[in-house]
Amino acid sequence: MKSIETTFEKELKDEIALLPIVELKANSVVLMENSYVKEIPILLEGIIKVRKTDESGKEIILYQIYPGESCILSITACLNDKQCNAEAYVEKTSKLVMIPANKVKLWMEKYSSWKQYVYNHYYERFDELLGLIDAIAFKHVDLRLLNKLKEHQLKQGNEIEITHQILAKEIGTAREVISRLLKQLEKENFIILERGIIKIIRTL
Amino acid sequence: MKSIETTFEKELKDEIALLPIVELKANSVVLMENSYVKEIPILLEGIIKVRKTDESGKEIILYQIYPGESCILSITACLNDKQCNAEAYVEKTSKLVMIPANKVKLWMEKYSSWKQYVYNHYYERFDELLGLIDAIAFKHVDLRLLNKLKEHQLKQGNEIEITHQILAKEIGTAREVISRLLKQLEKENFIILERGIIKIIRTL
DNA sequence: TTGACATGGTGACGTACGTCACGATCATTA
DNA sequence: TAATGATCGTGACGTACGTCACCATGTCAA
Repeated sequence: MKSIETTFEKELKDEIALLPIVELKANSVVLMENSYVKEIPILLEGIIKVRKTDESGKEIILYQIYPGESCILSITACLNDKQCNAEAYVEKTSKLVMIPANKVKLWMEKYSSWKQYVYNHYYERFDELLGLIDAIAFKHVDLRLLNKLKEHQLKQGNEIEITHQILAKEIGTAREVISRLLKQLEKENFIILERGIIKIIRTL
Repeated sequence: MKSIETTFEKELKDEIALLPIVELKANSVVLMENSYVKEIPILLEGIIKVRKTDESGKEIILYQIYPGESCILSITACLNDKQCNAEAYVEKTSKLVMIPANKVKLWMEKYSSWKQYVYNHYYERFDELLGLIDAIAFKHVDLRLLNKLKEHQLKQGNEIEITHQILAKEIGTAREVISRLLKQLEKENFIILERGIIKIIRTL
């Protein structure tokens, strides 16, 4: 998706410029499950992850929000005056603009660029969720790990900074499983493992 | 969700009344994966299922569309001029109104009841998809089968007309697995199995 | 320096469930 | 009436992967 600068028309950017910028520390919860939504975040810096947690504490990452993007689940809850059905938290310290819920509705009428922004989010997130369903329904964990590694490679390059634990949660499995599979990939000379770092040395 | 009668304002109902009604036979594909969307269906009678199919032919039902409802994936594709990323087909012979894609966009501005209808679909379908992810990520097949049976019970009563094969596809597993689990439930006196029918005789 | 955590490596074990391979019935059509 | 296809039952088998139980490091704060 595009940056706020190029996406929105001038008057909308002016309105947004008037809104407060919030800085959140790592692991802060942006949006709680089953709560009503009063503000919609647009992410300026950092990463937000949206997760679903099981009663037993197992969790899976539904999708990630990058700078310039917003949280479609919040927007949906807001447009319908309903609760939200997943949890969003910031992975690294992040900066966000918080938009009051009532503006979100207003802007849908007032600014066609906002409307298009929301429509686009619906498309992209649906696509991601369908991809996730496809993955967990049909793909084995080893393949999903490979895809996840490639995904991180696209964003971080060949030296990926991540722990096995976080990878496991992104994929929705146990840490030991990931550790074992990664070790396997290391033996096959695809990657080199270091504490908190995965170096990719051959095309996955 | 509600019926078209009560949901829409008069002028919109009048517009819809002018559109052709199509009757589709069982297993017709309403909407193909990766195709551009020219018409949005509103279902009048019957059932539409939206599915994702694996290369190997395995499939899972994403959600079902009942009378009065529409297909949010079509709408999303349409609002973004993009292809659709799943396949919809009719389960039983069904009647639908087909709305030209350009009207869908127009109506978002013109009729607030239509806008609300679409917003509501987004909320409901997201909720269902998140529920599905939760289920396939965390729940075992036996539990998912129980839930699916309850779901059918709500719609059809205690005598559910369905084959093991279809149940398997709805859940995304193999027929044998479902047959075995159902047999187990029969042994435990929860259900009675007949060809094409599952009778529920005790609270699941 | 010394705990206290966070990270990760690895063996052992159980099991849910996917797959193959049959056969037995029922239903529909030629 | 024979034949063909849909539906269902069931045994056998393999295996991916979740879980438990440790231990070995590295890191950071007190």
